Amino acid sequence: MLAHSIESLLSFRLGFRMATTGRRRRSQALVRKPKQDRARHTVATLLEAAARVLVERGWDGFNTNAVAARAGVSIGSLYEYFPNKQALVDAVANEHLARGQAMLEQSQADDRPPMTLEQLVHALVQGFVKIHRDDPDLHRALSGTVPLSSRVTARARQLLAATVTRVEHHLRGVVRQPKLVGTLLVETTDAVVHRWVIDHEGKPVSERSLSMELERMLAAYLNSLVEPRL
Amino acid sequence: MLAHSIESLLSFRLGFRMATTGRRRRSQALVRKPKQDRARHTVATLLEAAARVLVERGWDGFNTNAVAARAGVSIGSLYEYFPNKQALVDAVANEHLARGQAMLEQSQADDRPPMTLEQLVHALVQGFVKIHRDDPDLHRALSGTVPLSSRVTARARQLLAATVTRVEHHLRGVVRQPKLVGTLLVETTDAVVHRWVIDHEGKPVSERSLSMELERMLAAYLNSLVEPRL
Amino acid sequence: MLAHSIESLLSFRLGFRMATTGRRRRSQALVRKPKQDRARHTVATLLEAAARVLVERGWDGFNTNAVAARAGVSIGSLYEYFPNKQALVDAVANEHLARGQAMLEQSQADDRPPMTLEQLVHALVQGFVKIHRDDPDLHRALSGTVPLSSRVTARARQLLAATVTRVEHHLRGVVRQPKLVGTLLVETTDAVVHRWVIDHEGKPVSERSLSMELERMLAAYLNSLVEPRL
Amino acid sequence: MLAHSIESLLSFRLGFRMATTGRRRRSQALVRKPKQDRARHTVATLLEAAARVLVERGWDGFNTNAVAARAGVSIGSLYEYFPNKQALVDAVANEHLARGQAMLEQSQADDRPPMTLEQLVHALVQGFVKIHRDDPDLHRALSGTVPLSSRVTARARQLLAATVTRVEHHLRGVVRQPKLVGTLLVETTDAVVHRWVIDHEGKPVSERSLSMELERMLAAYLNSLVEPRL
DNA sequence: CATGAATGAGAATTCATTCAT
DNA sequence: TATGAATGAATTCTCATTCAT
Repeated sequence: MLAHSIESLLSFRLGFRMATTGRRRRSQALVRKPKQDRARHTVATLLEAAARVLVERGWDGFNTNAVAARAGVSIGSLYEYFPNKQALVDAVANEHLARGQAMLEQSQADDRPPMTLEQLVHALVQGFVKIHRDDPDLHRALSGTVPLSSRVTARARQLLAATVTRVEHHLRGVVRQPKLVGTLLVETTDAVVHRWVIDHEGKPVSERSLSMELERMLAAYLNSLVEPRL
Repeated sequence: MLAHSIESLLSFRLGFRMATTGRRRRSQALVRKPKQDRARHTVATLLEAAARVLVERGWDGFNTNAVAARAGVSIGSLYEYFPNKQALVDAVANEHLARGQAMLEQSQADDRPPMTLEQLVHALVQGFVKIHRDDPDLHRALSGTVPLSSRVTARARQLLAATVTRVEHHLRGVVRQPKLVGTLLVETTDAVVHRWVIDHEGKPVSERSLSMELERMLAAYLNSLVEPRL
Repeated sequence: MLAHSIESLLSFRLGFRMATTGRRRRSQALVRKPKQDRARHTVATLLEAAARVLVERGWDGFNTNAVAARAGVSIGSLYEYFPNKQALVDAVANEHLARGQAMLEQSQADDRPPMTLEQLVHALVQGFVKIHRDDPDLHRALSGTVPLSSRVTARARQLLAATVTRVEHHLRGVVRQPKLVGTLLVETTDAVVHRWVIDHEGKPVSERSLSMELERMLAAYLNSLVEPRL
Repeated sequence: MLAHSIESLLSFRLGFRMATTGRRRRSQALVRKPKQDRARHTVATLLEAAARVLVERGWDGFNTNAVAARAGVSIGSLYEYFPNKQALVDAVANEHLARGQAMLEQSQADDRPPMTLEQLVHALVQGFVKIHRDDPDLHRALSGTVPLSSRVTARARQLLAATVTRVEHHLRGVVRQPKLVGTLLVETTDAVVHRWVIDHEGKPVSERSLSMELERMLAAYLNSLVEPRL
């Protein structure tokens, strides 16, 4: 209930208050694009440091000075590449999303159009499990109290939507309302997997048996749609 | 994925970084408990103001001065009844949870032991829908970027667990692994309903059709467990 | 009796309730160390301002905003170099102690091992007088109601102890219990000189005659120990 | 050196910044004089509570609300009897001083005019030891960081002065400068005893041997004055 | 006389951001 | 490009004191 709203396809939070930039803002779009190798390296170092600070000290402990210090870079340099704090977290989130997206595209490429429903469900669930297992600490931190900009949440939503489209494609001609069914499938998978991989705390059931049972549930559902009770 | 961890039975976030206590000094034991009517009124006003500030300005804009001002009460009075900012949000969350709990207990009382699986699923889904519709703005705010204390998240988890137990009870003797199945049912329901009621943003499917489809999915799943394919 | 406990060698207070740290948050490690000249200047200015505020407005009027304002520096800069208010006073006290220590070491260097008891006593008393005359207003303020950290009081105690050791060294072979006698000598000197130089208020006797009489007393005591009444 | 200025006859601090009343003041002299027994009891309870709070939580933790709570009296009642916080501490200090004064007067009454110098010194030292042993925790607290009003410090000074006068009386005709000598005797005794009884922390010598040695020192001094070296 | 709710000025501290070097 | 010193608005929280009941 009082859950963080999430869209955990990439379970990025979607439905709430968008991040306000914080104290002062002035958002000069991009501050400077790294052209030299040194600069590119600085940016990478900052992103890595930001991710680690987020994981270790949470959003509360995430401040630009801490990130710069952790990166071994001056605070001035940080602002050379990121116009403000929000841009920094957003960049971290974007990188994480990009990796998720890459995985999705990869597994999409693996799909052979003629799939059984069981295969479809299996691919869906395992795909989400894989995504959630990529740096789960960062995933947890980002899906925690961090306020993300609408750009980022939109992107997360987009990833989910793309997956729905893909599943929908497979279901067309198989079930009556492919969009509705695809949406339910994807949302359920994302949400349940997210809870198990990211928020296992106090969960009485192992992830392994849960994900198998989840596949069973989804398959049973799909089968019930194609083989109406005789 | 990058979702807020949630336990959305009451979808309170559960599995992430707990709120750090923040600034606290050698604080005055327990803070005054209201004895006079005037005091009780002050407390109620503060809680209401806190909830509204949270909804309107989000966690970022939630500061004790704003709450006191909104309540038309001096900042000193706020601290007379809440030892610190955290205690204030926690109290707001607790009230919200208490209402959720009351609803659950109510619907539990309505259960007639001999239920069909469809009836069970219907009760479950509608129960969660009802809970999520109680002050959804506040629900959304609380499940957003607000850091809640472990006391509160534990309570939310407990509500979910109680529901699992109840469902498990109905399933005993009907399915093979009632605990596993009950957990999956409850988690799925909470997560999916939460997303639809709280984070509808950009959802292509109406809540009505989604919740009906959700019931269909859960029922199909349960039926597949009791009537193995012939 | 109802005296501030002091160790007035350097009459730093020693034996009472240590300063409680106060409000501290999850504070930034060690706070920046000045590398540039500008920064070193800022620190010096702050220390000077802190000392003056302490002298003029006492501990009650000593607040970080006042110090920053007095120094003509922003409050942020103050916290750039001192993690909290306590660290600031401690630094002021430390500087004062360091000057006292330097004086002690200086006068120690002047000692010619073969000293008469009168010379020893004279050196002791005049050394303490000298120390107490270095910025007596600051000395008075610091030994007043200011709560000092244990680090500082320990250092003050250490200065006294070092002096005791030195005196003890001169007395070895001369009196029966050099440690006891040295301790009494040093404590008496520190305490009496402190009162006269720092708290002269309402004293009916001039400092000059008092310190001479003090020397006479200590010398008479020592002589009584080496020339037991025949 | 950086000692709390004290006058430890009663070692009340004397030479520093007088207490400022704190935030608001308005000092209506006496607020109300307790006429009924109930009222007298309330006052006594408050004083006792104040002393205990001071001892247990120090000046930092000493606030009027805490005292009232500790006394089981409403904050309003506290202000019925004490116009402000300062008046409360002052009253506590005064009570403590009054007990010290009573002891002094008592021991004064015991004096038999014809006393040897050793007897005089013994009476002096033991008198101060006795006084310092009366509620030493409170004594320590009061002589710590507590800012006392000038009324109180003047009274403490007065007690010392009275003792000086008394000693002076005994010395008249015996030594050349009875006032100077008496002052040195009394100040030394008060200061040294205070340090040993109140601030023993880290003292390498026992109080017993110290006070005996102190007596020896003072006696040697006096003897040197009356029996110039033959 | 007593109660205790309410007040609000004041103080400590943080941290995003700027800008002179 | 990089550095890091400086800034100050903003926020949390305390506690002496008042006053309506």
